Amino acid sequence: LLVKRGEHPVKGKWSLPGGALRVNKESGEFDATIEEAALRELREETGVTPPYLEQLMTFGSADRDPRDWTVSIAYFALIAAENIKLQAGTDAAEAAWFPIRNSVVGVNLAFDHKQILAEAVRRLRSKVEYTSIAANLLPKQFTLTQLQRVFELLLQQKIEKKAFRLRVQKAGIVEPVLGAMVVGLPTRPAQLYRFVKKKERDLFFPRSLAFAAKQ
Amino acid sequence: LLVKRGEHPVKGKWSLPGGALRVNKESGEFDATIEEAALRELREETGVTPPYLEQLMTFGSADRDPRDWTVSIAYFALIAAENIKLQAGTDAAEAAWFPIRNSVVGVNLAFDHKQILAEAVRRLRSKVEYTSIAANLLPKQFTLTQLQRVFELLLQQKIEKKAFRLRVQKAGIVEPVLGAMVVGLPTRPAQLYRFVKKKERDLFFPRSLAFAAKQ
DNA sequence: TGAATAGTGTCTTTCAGACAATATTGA
DNA sequence: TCAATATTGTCTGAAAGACACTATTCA
Repeated sequence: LLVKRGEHPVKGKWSLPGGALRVNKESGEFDATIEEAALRELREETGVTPPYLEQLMTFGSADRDPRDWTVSIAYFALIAAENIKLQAGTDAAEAAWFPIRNSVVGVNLAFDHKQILAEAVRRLRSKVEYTSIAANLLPKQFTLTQLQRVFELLLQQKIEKKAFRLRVQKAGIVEPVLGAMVVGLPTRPAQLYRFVKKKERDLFFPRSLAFAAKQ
Repeated sequence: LLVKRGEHPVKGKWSLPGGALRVNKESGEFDATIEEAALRELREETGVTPPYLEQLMTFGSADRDPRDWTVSIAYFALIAAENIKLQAGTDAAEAAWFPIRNSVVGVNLAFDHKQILAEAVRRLRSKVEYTSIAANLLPKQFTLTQLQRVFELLLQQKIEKKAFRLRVQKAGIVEPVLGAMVVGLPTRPAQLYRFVKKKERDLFFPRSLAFAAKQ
């Protein structure tokens, strides 16, 4: 989700949504934390309020902005495809969604935002495997095939169906929604599942060294 | 590795080493990047130059410092026990090493540094398992038993010897140093190993979903 | 019935867990 | 020889890989 910059430098270029911290109590919008500031900027510029937000990394150097030494605290957010509608009436006229292919977006980005995006993609790819982060990219209820498609998209490889299903179910991160099936298609109806809320750490990793110890 | 604060607020309390970015070209010490600044502060306050430095997380809010809205970009460094001597002649008179037990150090820390430390320990524990980060806590050459001790310390659990050795060797992250053995002890001599430099990502995880695909 | 997708059975291979056996050294 | 630690052997069980099979729906 990119916004078109209305100001120099790099006016007219697409960039990641963002802006300055509001640390002044007198101003109308005051940020209590950096995370609040990230949510506020995203909302102001795109109208989007994401269900998932995670601090990514901080970028700071003398030369990433031609004007001055700058520090950017990057966050990354996830949202299900069904909820990506940009709201009118905000700055959203200048915001648009772009597909990512090979960690890269099809337009040139301002400043070092290409690297920031690449880092976000890397983080997402790595976390999908050992957390239930994929939950934020799917509707509340989904089929195991849909879940597998998300994994395959993010991991960029085919996964064997039986192994995937066994593992996801054994990990206990999903549960079937009783009686909820996908119908109306000329195929066998698919069972709908939902994610089970759990502590992040006991997901997946059935046989990695750290979790091999006796319970 | 903590330093004793010489200034108010919280004067006399121990805190993580750190300081302000130097973004002014005119001043003597100029930081080109935040990482350089982190190394400079560590060197100035403790005399230590670590072989490993990784950005941890950025902490920023209105209330973490009583004086003002502050942002701290936290890094964590690792260094082998054999190299932990603090150099005299620096500010190191006010620096000292403290043991960590259960993610916590035995003294009260300034500001929110206790949380920062806890986050660093969490990061280290999580990375030890799927990267060769432990290399930075051992001498250049080490025995597999020494390596296992590091893993057990960090993961806080016993690991079965045979499984550990098989896995470490199969992952290809270590190689024996030909002819190098630990001698002089009244035990069978132990083979010395060194770490193999590799891309981070193809370590460990022999059978996790992401890496299960055909090569 | 056929096409399409959902879901299962089952055999093989790999690796962790457990535990024991063997190997090598200095005192 | 004994104590101590290094290293390997081997059996078992669990999970992944591969692949084929069955199940259910609509047209």
